[in-house]
Amino acid sequence: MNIGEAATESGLPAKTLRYYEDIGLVTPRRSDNGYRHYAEEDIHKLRFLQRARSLGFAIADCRTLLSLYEDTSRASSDVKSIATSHLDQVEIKIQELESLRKTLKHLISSCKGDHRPDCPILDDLSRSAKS
Amino acid sequence: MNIGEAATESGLPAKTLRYYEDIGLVTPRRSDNGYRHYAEEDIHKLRFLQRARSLGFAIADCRTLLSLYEDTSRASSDVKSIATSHLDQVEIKIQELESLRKTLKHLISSCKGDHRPDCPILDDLSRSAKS
DNA sequence: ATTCAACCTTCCAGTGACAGGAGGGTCAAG
DNA sequence: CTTGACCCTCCTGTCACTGGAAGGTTGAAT
Repeated sequence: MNIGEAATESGLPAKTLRYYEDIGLVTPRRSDNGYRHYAEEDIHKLRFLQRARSLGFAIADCRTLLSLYEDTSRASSDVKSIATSHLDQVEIKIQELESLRKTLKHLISSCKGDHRPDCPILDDLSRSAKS
Repeated sequence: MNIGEAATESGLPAKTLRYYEDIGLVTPRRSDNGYRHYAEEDIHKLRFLQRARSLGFAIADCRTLLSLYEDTSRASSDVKSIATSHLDQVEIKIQELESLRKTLKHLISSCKGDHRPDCPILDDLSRSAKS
């Protein structure tokens, strides 16, 4: 299977497949003409990566997850700890963004948004950093 | 005021101040010895930027906000629309992350996390992308 | 006078995870 | 034999910095 079909099958852009080869994640064989040849196992890995990436795992995590996946004697606790750590990061990010949302909402609701120059948003940006 | 003190005053690293000069955000005068000399107005701008960046505004937005701030005949609606658009992005990101959190929590809770290899997390990564 | 630390300077490389594009080779159909 | 759809490598750009090398300046202590 050439890169184009592999891209379609995995749901990843061809550029990304080349990148994954560059960093040693999925290294397909080459045909005589130099084209990448993706075997079923490669497609499987690519789908695994597509799913893991869509869950927000970093490439480094994906690499570990993939090797754990291929290691049939792994401990599920190893996988769980990576996922838990990732979940922690996601929850921290959610907290930060919700705090941000609150501040932005407050600022926006206090701004009339008309043609006049008075703007509590700019006032905040200008003043609050001083204190 | 040299770059070090300006960094302390603004709450930004000196490296960032040099970067902001590179991209034309805040361009201090130079002393005879070639050192950057930050005037009070520059410090004010840097604080403005520090605050805007901490609210998650992109540099491009910060540039616009800064010019609006300096334009005393601006319309507050211009500022409000930037902030509203940013809030929209923040809320979209929160939605995405919450959906992610739900999926991760579900996967994690279904994984025993022991020494055995059975792992619903890996099963999901391996299978769900196929469908 | 010298030395030393603490500043400051410029410039180059790296981050993460790709995306865009130039310039060129390969293949199958008409 | 040409056309168009593929494929290849290599280089640059993204975003907002961060780290580091190599070297100049300053002010104070020795």
